[in-house]
Amino acid sequence: MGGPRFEPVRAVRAYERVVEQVEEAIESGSLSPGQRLPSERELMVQFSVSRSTVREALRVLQARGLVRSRPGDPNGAEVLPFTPAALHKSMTTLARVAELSLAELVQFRMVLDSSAILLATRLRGEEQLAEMDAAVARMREAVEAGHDAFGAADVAFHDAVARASGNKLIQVCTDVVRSIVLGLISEKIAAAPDRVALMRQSIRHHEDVVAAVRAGDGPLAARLSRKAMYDYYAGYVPADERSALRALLE
Amino acid sequence: MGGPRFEPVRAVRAYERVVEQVEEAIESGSLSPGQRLPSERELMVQFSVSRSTVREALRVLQARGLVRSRPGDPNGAEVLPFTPAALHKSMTTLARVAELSLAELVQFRMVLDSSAILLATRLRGEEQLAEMDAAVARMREAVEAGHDAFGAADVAFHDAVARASGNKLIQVCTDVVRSIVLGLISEKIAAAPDRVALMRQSIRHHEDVVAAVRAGDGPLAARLSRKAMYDYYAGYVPADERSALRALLE
DNA sequence: CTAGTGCACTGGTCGGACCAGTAGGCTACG
DNA sequence: CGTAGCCTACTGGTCCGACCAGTGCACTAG
Repeated sequence: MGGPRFEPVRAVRAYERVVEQVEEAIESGSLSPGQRLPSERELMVQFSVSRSTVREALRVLQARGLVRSRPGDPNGAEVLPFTPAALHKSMTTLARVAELSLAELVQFRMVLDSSAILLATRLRGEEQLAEMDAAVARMREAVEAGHDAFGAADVAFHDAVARASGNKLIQVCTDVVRSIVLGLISEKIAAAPDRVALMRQSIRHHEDVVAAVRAGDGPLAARLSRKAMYDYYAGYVPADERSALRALLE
Repeated sequence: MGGPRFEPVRAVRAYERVVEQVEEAIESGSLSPGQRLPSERELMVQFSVSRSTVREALRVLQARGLVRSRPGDPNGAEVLPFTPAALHKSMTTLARVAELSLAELVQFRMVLDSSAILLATRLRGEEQLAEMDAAVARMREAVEAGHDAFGAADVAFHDAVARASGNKLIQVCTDVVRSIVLGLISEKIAAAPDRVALMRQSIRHHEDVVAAVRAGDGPLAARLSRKAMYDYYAGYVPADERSALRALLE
């Protein structure tokens, strides 16, 4: 051991301490979503820093998705309910900077989605099953209604599954990664010449998954969901990267 | 359809446009990690905004982990290589604000880690296997050396597996969630009365996993890894939440 | 009682100022 | 000639004061 280990005194900037205090108040629950922060001029008195410092702190908090400020609002900044927006932003950055391939993203979805299905099978209640049925029904109707409606119904299905998994982290990550994937290829999906056939195939797959969930066969449902996602997305993944996806199909 | 659909003109703040431009330059690669941004005073000329605006933009970019500025640096802010720091931050916030339970976090790790093992089994090369062996060897040595060394070796093992999966997203998420979990319970682990027994059991489990990977049995390796994580962490999860973890054990 | 106006606030932006810190050139000393 | 140390010209961090365009509310005039 030997004497006390001194830490390098990191010069902590004023705005960081403001951020920390407000963050702490929000995360500990002393400030709930919907409540208002004092105005910037009030905050600069309370923290005894200048308005520039307060504003820089608010910018950081805003970038983290914790508060939002609106010009002209007679109240101060609003404390926001948690949204995965910040998570989404940093994952999108990751996708661009780390050059995540579409294959990696789809593979990740296959993993999360099939796990969610597996968990949902164990916890399934009538309500969740009904939601999945309803989403599949809307997918059927949407084959004619156009691609947007179909996509929305599909999202609703997977969202219902993710919620039914009982794991909020799976739910959020599923949501974030899905929207990144769709942001990359939604226009290609809409323009696919065989999109009607793909939609019908996708509906059958979803029906099979729901049937397996209803029957209580989790591993089967998980396998079917991976297959469904592979069949739906593999066409947009470069051929030489598809083997990584097939690795998850057994 | 009808006429052109007008979008509400969202009042875009000046600092946001600065953020967008710099972000674009970084993500598109025109600015590489290690390069320097112009100084704040130079930026305020180039963007023709005030220094406050430039600084607020830099705060946002810094919060997103894209740049870092240091007082006194004769150069401007430094463009950083991507780190999951921002992802980590927003996921930690998620964990606190959305009240993620330890069970959910561990469950997520079980899902990701076992999937990584499954993928690593398909792609395994001698180099990856050697890394895993080395990590297990270090775990063996660390039983005496204390908990810190053991934890580090354990992290190295799972990191090697995640890298071997060939999926950077799995790698990053594994890393982030693991550090959140450890942040929650690392002191409890260090204080566990039966920690030596737990370490020895964990080593056996890891050896079994590596053996299964070497044998090419991905599903077995995945199942073993879920079991290993369950046995290691279940003791810290409230009893009434453990069933959610057992759902992944078959 | 209501419609309209004005006021007192808000956040967004600007400009200027000072400070402590850094790096690199310059000077003076060995 | 080489080097140690100072000096200066920058940097980012912070503060101050000011102005603007919005917003909501109270008050007023009809």
